[in-house]
Amino acid sequence: MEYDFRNIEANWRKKWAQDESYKVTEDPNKKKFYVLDMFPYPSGAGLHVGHPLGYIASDIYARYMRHKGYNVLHPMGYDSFGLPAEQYAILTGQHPAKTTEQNIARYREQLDKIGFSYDWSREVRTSSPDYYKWTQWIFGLLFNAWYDLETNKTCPISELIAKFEDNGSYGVNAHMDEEWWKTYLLEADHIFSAHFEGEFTDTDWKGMTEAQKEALLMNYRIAYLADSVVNWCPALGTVLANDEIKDGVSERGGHPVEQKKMRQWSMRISAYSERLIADLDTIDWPDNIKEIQRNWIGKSSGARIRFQAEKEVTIEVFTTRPDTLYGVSFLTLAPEHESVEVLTSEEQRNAVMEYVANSKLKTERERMAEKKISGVFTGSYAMHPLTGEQIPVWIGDYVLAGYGTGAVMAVPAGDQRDYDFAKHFNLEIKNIFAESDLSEKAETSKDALLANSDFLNGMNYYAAFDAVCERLMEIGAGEKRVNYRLRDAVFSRQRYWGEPFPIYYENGIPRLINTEELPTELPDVDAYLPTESGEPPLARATNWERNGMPMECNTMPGWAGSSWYFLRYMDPNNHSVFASEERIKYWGQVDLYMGGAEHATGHLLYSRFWTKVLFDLGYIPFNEPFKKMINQGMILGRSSFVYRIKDSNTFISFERRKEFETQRLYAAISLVDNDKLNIEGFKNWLPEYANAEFMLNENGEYTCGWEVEKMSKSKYNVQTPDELIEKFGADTLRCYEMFLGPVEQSKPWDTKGINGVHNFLRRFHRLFLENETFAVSSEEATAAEMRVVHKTIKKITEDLERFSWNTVVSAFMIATNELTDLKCNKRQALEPLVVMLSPYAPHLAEELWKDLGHSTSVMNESWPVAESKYLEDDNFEYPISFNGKTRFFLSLPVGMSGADVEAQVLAHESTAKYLEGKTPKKIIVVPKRIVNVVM
RNA sequence: GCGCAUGUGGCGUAAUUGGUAGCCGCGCCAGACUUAGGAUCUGGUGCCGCGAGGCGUGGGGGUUCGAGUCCCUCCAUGCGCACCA
Repeated sequence: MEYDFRNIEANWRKKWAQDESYKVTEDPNKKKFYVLDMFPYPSGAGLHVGHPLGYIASDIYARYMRHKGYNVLHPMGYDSFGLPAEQYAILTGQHPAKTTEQNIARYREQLDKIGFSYDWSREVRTSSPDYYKWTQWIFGLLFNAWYDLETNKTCPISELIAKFEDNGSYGVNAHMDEEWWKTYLLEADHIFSAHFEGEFTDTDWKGMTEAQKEALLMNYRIAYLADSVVNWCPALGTVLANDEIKDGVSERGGHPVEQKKMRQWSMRISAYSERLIADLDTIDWPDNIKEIQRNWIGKSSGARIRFQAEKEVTIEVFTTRPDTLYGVSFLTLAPEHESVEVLTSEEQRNAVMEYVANSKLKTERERMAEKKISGVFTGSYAMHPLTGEQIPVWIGDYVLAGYGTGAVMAVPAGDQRDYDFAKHFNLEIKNIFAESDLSEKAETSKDALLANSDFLNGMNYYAAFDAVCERLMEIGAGEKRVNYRLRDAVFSRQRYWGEPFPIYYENGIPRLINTEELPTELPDVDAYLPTESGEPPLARATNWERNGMPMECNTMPGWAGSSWYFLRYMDPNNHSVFASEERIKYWGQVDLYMGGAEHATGHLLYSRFWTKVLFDLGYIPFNEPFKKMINQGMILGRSSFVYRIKDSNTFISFERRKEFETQRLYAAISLVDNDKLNIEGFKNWLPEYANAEFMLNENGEYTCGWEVEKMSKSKYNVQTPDELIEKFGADTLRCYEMFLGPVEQSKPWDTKGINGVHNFLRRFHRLFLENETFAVSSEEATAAEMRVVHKTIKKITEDLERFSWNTVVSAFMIATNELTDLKCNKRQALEPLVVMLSPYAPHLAEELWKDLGHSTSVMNESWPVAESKYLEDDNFEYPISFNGKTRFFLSLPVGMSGADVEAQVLAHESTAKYLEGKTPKKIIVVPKRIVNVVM
């Protein structure tokens, strides 16, 4: 009976489902292992062959760990809130829940066919009210929390209120905007004096109204509502977080993004910057992801320095090079800087106003694209804190309002941008370096020695840094300071298909809905668009209120639900807590997380952030979610092209395309085999090609051109797993995807090689056959056969331990080839191979295991152990090299001493020939490796 | 511009610590079987050379008895950040 994969796979799929073979339960007597895939957004297009690459790899590892005796948690679910379903709803009026439901059904069908060992009883969907109830609950935790810089921990807001009651803001060291009172006035009747600088007493606090207290607390909450400058995307009708923007346009759809001041919910992730960087050292993630996160968080150490300007204005700057302080020749403010208005002199007023207005008009992207140097003098001066010199204050849009203090001290000698600015406006360039030529460019080396810098003369950056900071501290003009690029994350989206906030407004004060009343379910609306007045879609709901008080109309962003889903899998049906304490304790961190690198600055950062919050508040016993992560590469498509002669319906073969002026058009890859076009199929493909004519190559064929690019519907290059499973089976697909190369690597999809892998499974199957029927021998396997088996056990085990999925397939092939050559059909030799094959080809392995007479599933068998007695060999075939070049081989006993090996080599007849009459200078003998004769 | 990663046959790749470069598969060539095959089986296949042999892991240099692997430098490709002071 030939390898009948269709029947085999269908039968086992059914049996696994019936028996709930992959259900796992917590078992304190067994060691746990948690293998997780990044759950997918269920799009309408379904899965293509690229999606399952990581799923297959993690499934193999999960099955392997199960064979090793671990209790393996390997769940799957859906990140089911999202834009496409909403956009489809806008077009068709169909409720996104329905579209989502259909897409999930399709995904499930496709996933099931591949033979994954998911415990589907633990499925989660972020859009299900049972799930988002707990997303809302976590939002509540964040709302009711603040960040204590004393203990470096997230703490309940009640503790902060107690501190205020007790001693006002004195002794409170919280992460917040340090100058919150400047931008966030406490409503109408200001209770503090004009000189208020952020500190208040318990009497002040007690004297505040409810609204004032709440407004003040907003500056401390981790989830907070504030007027902030956000990235507004008019085309999508919503705000976007920084990580949702690539190259100045929206990641989804590529629409322009503008800066807009809006009252929005935000997450105080910036409080966690240092921990998010430091804890990277405690997790086993790919270096490039860690590096991306480090860059994104953007830590830089420097100093804050204050310059006293005219009109009682103090300009504070942030610099990473305080050592160059003596080289300051001007200050530059961002156009949005708060002091621009007051510092502008009468003579300069028009010029400044024009410049500031112009900057405002430009989008971020335009500012970026514009390489032109621009700026304007304010007409004011500030005093150098050490020299007392008067320094001109300029405005320039190369200074960003959102970073540091929005003001810089310009040192043309030590910074290229300042240098360019100075050259352009003919400002002074003070040379503060002993040996640097500043005629062409600035000196940016930290090793350059300082000059013309008073007490810093002769020092380099490292020495001068501390010296100057110390001096600034003494005179109160500045101090050391660490700055981060990471901004707080906007958490509001003006969309329908997302989690509603558990928030209503009582006289404008945001109030949290009690846990007992959750979930706050999405209301029905008549359309999924913003209202006429520009309010989010939820504003359309007729009874979107609580006891007559209005509900929050924004919804949460896509990353809310995915920031904690790995915890819900542990206890998905719990109605009283997000996951029980015992279960969280049992399953702990994700041991292996598999997914794409594209989430480096989004999901992977946000889930780390939420994990730290939950850890600080005592809900989970670990502060990093994913212990080890592997990023699978992208599988690219290989698009095919036909060449239509301009203004005709005639297509010319690839080889001859240059004879005419042609237009390159996509041809569906299903119509192309080995770059040859199926002409009849092509004519029937699209109506416009029905009457197409063809100019063929010399072999009478039509050759297509090709290119490797991302798989996409519009490129007609999408390869779905379904058709390959139909043709070759899921086991072949699984093995083939692994065989393609290292999982981390991106590679073009190439269907050609799949035959070879399919063949391997057939040949493996054939080992168990005699005259087309199942037949294995009970005889003892020979030494040679056992050697093959144990060599393979060793190789495969080692490869899986180091996550080298591709080389395992190779090792299976070698074993199959060798056992075929040996005509081995011994049970003793074949059984361990079936066990080892089962993670890769679970259906075939189950079938063979059953045929071998077992009544239990192969997946519970323990992993075979390589026994060294089968691997040892008496002799080693030494490569004998002369000056590093291998010349011949010599088989010598393994235990032979180096001196004896040397003697044997010298005595060998071929040695004289390769010595060419010379005397060996030295002979290197590496036991069981190599002999090298040095001449 | 800064940071990170990757460069090995016609192609995908292999070579845990420096120790026989090219395993396994695709493709290609030859043969067998077959009415036929995009089936199956057998053999061959880095490049140059009839051969002996020489040359070969992006280029150049170095360390070493020995380098795909370590160091320096340059180049190419991909990814991330990008006026971040």
